[in-house]
Amino acid sequence: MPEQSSHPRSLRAMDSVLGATTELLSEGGLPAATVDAISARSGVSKATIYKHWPCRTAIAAEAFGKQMAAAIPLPDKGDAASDLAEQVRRVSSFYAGPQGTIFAQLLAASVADPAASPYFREYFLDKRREAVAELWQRALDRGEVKPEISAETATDVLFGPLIFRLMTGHPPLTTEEADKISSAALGGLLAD
Amino acid sequence: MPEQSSHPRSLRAMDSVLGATTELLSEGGLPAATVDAISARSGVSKATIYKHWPCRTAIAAEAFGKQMAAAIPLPDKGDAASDLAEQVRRVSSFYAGPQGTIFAQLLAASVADPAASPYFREYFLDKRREAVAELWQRALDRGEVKPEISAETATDVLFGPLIFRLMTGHPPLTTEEADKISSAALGGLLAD
Amino acid sequence: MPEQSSHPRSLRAMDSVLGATTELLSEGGLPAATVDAISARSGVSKATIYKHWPCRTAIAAEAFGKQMAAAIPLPDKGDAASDLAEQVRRVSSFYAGPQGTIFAQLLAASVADPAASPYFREYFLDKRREAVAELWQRALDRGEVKPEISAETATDVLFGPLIFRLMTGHPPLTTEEADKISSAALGGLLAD
Amino acid sequence: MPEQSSHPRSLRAMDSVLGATTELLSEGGLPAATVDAISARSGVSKATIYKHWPCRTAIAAEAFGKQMAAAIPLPDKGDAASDLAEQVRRVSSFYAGPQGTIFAQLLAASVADPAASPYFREYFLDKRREAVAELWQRALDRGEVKPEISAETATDVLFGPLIFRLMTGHPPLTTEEADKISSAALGGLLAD
DNA sequence: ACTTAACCGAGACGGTACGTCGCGTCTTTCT
DNA sequence: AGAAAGACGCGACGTACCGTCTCGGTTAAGT
Repeated sequence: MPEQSSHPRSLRAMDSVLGATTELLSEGGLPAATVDAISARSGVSKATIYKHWPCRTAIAAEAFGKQMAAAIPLPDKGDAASDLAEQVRRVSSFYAGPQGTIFAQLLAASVADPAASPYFREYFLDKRREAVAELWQRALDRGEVKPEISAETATDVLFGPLIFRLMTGHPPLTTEEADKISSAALGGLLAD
Repeated sequence: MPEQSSHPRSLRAMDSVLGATTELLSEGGLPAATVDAISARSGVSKATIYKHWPCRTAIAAEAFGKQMAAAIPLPDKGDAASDLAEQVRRVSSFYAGPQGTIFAQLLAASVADPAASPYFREYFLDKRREAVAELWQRALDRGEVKPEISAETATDVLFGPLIFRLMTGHPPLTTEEADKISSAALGGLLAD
Repeated sequence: MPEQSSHPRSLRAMDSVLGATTELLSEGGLPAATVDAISARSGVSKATIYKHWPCRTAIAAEAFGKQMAAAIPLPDKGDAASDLAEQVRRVSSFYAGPQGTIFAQLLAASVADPAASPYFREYFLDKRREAVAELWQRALDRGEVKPEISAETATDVLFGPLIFRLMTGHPPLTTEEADKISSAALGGLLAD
Repeated sequence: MPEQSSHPRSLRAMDSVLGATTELLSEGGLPAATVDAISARSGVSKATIYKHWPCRTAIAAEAFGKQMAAAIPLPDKGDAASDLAEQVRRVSSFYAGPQGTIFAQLLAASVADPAASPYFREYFLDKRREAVAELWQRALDRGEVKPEISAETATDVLFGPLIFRLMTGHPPLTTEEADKISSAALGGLLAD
């Protein structure tokens, strides 16, 4: 019994890849997560890696996305409007922190490399849009937000400004700035 | 004196570089604008190119930025609030059009390649922030917008959502979507 | 009892491997006879294949060697000297034909891959050396060839020139050339 | 003046490649002369290497061929027949020595990789055929060899047997064996 | 007939080398 | 002098095939 072999071999290999990628990302950001480096550190061969992901960005998206999902649980307790605010606050503090840079690099890379887009969407965007859609519906039902605005639009308005600041990096996105931006954005969504 | 040499030789060479880059960008987006291709098409050697720009993204930013500046003149006629709205409308229709993709690629590249950030800022961000700041101040003076929001924040809130949609590409940023997003964002900025 | 199982399963599998290899060799030469291709076409798994042969060259040597043995029966009728000449003629026409290329590839591969040498020897060289040795001895007994030359040496002198031409490919080994070479080589062996 | 720059840069790089290849060949034969290893040892990048040679076999052929040419000067002194014999003797002792293995590997590789054939011919075959052709003509003029045999055929008959023994490796090609083979082959060429 | 152990097909895996691409630097040659 | 031309080092890419392995299902024997 050389290793705990509850998983079939391939699953262990893929876990190893994601673990190595997470390490490399935290050490040197996306540029450090080359396929060669991931292969060397994980002990998984490049050929095997390419059987499971189309490009390195996809690997990084999956590895980092799982981290982020764990770091930002969806708020589920309070009333709709404050859940929304709380969610924005959590995400913005994530962006403003050290992980924000990696997120920006990933988003950038998924633009440059369209093969990675589905991965980026799967691990960063879709769940968040769904979650916001649910909160938005609840808020709508209670008349707390403007009914002419769709959940899609609301998501863009809430997170877009933060991401814009993050990507351009100037002025830097601090926690305080993130708060100001979030409140302003929220202001356009709440019912009068 | 075979050519009008009001500019020294190098200036004409740099124009040639920017022209070639513009062509390449329109033909194949940022991936087509490799330094080798730019050099070959412009007839300017790579060494000379690298004397003026730190990396290829910087060239593309300058070439494309000048185009964009020409394509989106700053509105200066109406009252402040509608100038603001008009500006957002112009930018969003630029983003939603075929040039939007190239803009997204450029923004992405300037994240991946920090040496290009100053160029991207210079040709895309700073002027826009300045213009918005001026419009914002005028609107403030007339009490048309919320005074607790800074011009910086306003800029983020107005353009961030569009850029977010553009970068993630899902759902696609159409002209109609851009309008909905813009109105929602503007809604949070106007005075009650 | 769906198939005649006089052979155990593995023997039928090995026949299937050799058949598939023969097909692949004739379709694309040695480069086409990859282990994966052989496995796929024969329906025999790679693991099973590697239980019976040390490397792919060995498989190809066996498959092609059996073909060649069938294509070139040993002459056994005439007098010794003309049997020798006839044997050389048969071999050289085989070399000069389409199969010659594959033979050359196999010889080349068995140099590059020493594990295959015994197979190549078994299926191509040993029997031929034995046959020539017998013919040589008969010729010797009748005083038709130079007695100071061993059968080994005679074999080298008779077949070496053809193989040399075949391997280097320049000038190409045509049937006419093969005849000239064979006669010249034979000339050095016959008794004065 | 950092290095002796009598050559342009590329020539120095190519010399460096050939030198590194020669070392690697002598250390581990052709299998050791991978392009990566050549690149690492020579300090010349793979991209540059591939601008000058189509494949690794071509590099090895050139590197080893120059060595061999230096190791086997063409005899030019005695009468034609003994020059021929002397040439065969020199080549056969080269084949029988440690370098013979590498020669065999190279010939094998140039069969497997047709892109290398021209290089192999240029560095090993053409010059030798030319030299033998000259010796053969001289011998012909003096009536020392059979006039119905062409120089091409003579070359095949003289060197083919040695190469055949070398490639098959069984029985091994020793110096004594080489002598026996050479004499037998020569016997068929000399005039009665 | 029913188990049970050997065996096999299928194919994923680690490994090695491949040949290619684009960047940014550097040298050579020409104007 | 300064620029065009383009070769070069570098580092990463994605691919191919090798020979080994793990897994699950079938076969052919032993009970």
